[in-house]
Amino acid sequence: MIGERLTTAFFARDTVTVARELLGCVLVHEGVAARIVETEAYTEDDPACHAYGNGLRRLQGKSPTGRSAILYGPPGVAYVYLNYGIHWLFNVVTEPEGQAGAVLIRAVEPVKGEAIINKRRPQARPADRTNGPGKLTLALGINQSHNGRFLEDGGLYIAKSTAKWSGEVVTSARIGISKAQERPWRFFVANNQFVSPGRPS
DNA sequence: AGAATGATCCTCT
DNA sequence: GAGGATCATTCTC
Repeated sequence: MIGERLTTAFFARDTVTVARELLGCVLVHEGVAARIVETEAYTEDDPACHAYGNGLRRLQGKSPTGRSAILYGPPGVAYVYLNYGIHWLFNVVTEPEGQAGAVLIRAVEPVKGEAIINKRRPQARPADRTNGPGKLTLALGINQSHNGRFLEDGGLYIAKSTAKWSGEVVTSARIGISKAQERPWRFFVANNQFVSPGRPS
């Protein structure tokens, strides 16, 4: 089930390509493993991306600042940030170092450690435990302490799946953003109950 | 220094 | 379907 761990080289590529290829891979942390079924791509020239402002700064010869500076660093590190003051959202930094980009993990399907997930989200129905970006971080125990950590050699990582897996990949606009809504950079597995219920506006 | 903003989720109606 | 929770970052004065 849990196969070879993805290395930094996997993430040091085009963000949209990484977002698509992450579907079907397995996110692992502390005895819990879950198959990725929904992702979104964010790039430096994308107004919806946190690094967009830093992209403008860089054109003036200044170095990136703030929380999104990490998006310019080496690929394959976790970018975890607090959203709406409530939820931790988990991303993976992409593109070669010096170029910004990230893939948001929006939904996963538990394959191992479901008892732990059940303990962390006791009141939620099984299908509602990991079908959203804020829910999966809670279910897997991902938080601010993972921000900036390398997935290649850390306790939190993504692995290839050894199980036969054939899902139809569907594309749509991204969820919950107000800018660049025309970019079809959300990828998810068709007819999977763990995909988030959100729909592009 | 103060205000606005958001890659969401849960609890009602 | 609507609204509140809650806070780091970013924008505006």
